[in-house]
Amino acid sequence: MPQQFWKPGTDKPRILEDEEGGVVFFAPSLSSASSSSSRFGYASIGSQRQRLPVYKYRTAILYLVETHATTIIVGETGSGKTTQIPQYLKEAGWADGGRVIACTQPRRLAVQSVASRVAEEMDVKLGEEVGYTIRFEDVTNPAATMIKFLTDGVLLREIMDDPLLTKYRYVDSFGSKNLELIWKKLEMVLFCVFPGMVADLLEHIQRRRPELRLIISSATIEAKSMSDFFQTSKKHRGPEDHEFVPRKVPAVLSVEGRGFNVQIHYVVEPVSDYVQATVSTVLSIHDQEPAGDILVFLTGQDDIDAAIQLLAEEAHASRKISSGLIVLPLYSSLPRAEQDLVFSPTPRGKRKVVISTNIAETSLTLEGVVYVVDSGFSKQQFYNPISDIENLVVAPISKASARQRAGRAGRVRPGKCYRLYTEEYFVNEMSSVGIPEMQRSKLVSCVIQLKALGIDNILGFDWPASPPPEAMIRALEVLYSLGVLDDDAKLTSPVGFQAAEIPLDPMISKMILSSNQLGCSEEIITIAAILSIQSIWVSGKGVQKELDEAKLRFAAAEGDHVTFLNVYKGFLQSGKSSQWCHKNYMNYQAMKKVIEIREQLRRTALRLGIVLRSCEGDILAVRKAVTAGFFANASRLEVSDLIFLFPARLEAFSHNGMYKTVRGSQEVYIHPSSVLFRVNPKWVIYHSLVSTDRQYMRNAMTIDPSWLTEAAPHFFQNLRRPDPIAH
DNA sequence: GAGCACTGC
Repeated sequence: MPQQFWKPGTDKPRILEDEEGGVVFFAPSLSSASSSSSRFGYASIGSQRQRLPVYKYRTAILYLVETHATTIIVGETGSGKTTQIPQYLKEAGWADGGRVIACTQPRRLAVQSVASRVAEEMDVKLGEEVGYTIRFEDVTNPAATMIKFLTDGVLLREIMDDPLLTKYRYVDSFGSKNLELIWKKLEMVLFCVFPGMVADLLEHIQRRRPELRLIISSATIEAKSMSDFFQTSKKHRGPEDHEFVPRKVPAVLSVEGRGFNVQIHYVVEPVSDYVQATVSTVLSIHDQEPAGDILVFLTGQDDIDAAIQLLAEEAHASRKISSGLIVLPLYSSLPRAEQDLVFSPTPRGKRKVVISTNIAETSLTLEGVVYVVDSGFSKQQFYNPISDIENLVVAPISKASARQRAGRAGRVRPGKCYRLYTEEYFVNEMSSVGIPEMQRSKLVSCVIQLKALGIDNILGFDWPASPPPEAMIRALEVLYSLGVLDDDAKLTSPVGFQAAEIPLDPMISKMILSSNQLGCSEEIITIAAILSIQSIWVSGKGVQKELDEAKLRFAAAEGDHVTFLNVYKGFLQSGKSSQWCHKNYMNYQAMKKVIEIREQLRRTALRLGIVLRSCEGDILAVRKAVTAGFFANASRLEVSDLIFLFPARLEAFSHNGMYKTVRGSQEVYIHPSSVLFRVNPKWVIYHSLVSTDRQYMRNAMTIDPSWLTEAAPHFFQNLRRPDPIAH
């Protein structure tokens, strides 16, 4: 029914004048438009740098940083701020005498590429004056590095080791100011769990070290609320400090980006089926618009596959339209080789259509996109602290997100964005920034880290977005039951401090710590590494039967955890072979990651004084260690009363696979991907619950119920009393 | 017999 959808080109396109000034698609002069160095083939790096939009603000930025504790720089991508500002600061002397300019980026890849770009511009060897630190990789020289790029997570770990970041502290010969600078991407500050914490923590650090300068790089819309946050948190600090201390009120500076105009088109009527609407829109762009690739935002693999199939059908029906379309899916679980296809240049006379999840919104950039089709939805995680279940659901995106998607059309030349929702909806109904991740997530890891940072009054902590109290209580309860927190909600020694050192979920940390006494630490860190990645198997669609058979070759009667040990052993015996993985329907990339994480855990374990020891096949020890971390996730098979009426038929008819959790008496089932599916042992513990039509336990292991009270006597003793959370 | 938005230590 193409008519029921708005057709691009049939209505006069408009450029949105946004009330919040959110869309700042700036049309620059040609000379500043190109980022390709070939365009400036004869220009020196210096003159290239001067052509970047941020260059005109150089003096202003340096002035503001000099005079303000916090500077917020607002600007679209492409202004050059990421690579240039650290250099300006360095040129102005902020890195003199051993001081360090630290610059965080949300992703590992961004850290690496920005660092090498800056090293190149400064004509220095990466790892000397300019370096970077990401998980598994430290390319810095403490004696020489002046500009250091790092991920939020690494900075968080550094703050944990050194709450006032004193290791960056510079005491110059005059004994005056110690300066350094942390550069933080604000969009991550507001939307992510850990980065949100990082911003708060930096604010805390600033209170005690007013000389520390903070520059926050922000997308337009969040700047004001962030500025308010820094301002109000500092209001209660008493009398103003004396004159050479920087001003507390943050400075805000806008820098235009280098994107092109993007015309925004809205549908006239709301669409009922965005997959169908996507397909109609793509076909009509292809039919009516000049060359240029199309980027479509849908929610997940299912949508994407459905759209591709529908597109193939409709394109087939009208042969004229279909010629020249190259349709490609893009999502993170897609095998690497298929992902790379989206980056290959579009052949002349063809048009590439990339149908993507949110991965293309921020994580990776496609060149050549001129048209964006925005469904208005994405998958978002929600956490229910009452049931303790994390759920991935399709939800409407925010205005901030819609702008980010639209901006993807204006990277190479003026583009168009087709929004599959009405303008009225965008203006009046779409929320401006969405629910902060802090309010949609489990808080156990977050709480243990705050505790480790010495912030004990968590309920009174000055969050930019307070998490729900139920989630907070649930997190404190879990940590208490693990023995990580004591009666005063302080980290216990040594268990609490050790668990905080391990960069994984506290239940996994506890499992690792317990393996020390049980003599199976080698096996347990293998299990921990595998549990902390998505899946070691290849995606099952189309090869389900083969995948199941492959799994059977490794399956252990004790369940998935022990099965993982068999898989890992096989992988090592194959010489970590990619062919072996292929043959066994395992994801080679995932296995390589397991090896990496395992190595890191080994090092962490050694640092914590854990003796690395194999139990040499004593699987009982392994199961007890797993239980020591995951006792709270125990569940018991519900056996029907029929068992007493028809004892002879016990095996076949006594149950329907339903379990009840010990913790909250919730109905749960073993996930079909588990090796224990249909086996249904009487007692299991699981790693996590996923919720679809039913509650499924993912990664289950058989236990003896007596281990539960052995592992956590207090926890199970308390359960006999009415549980306030269970209702 | 089901289904996995996306980061990060």
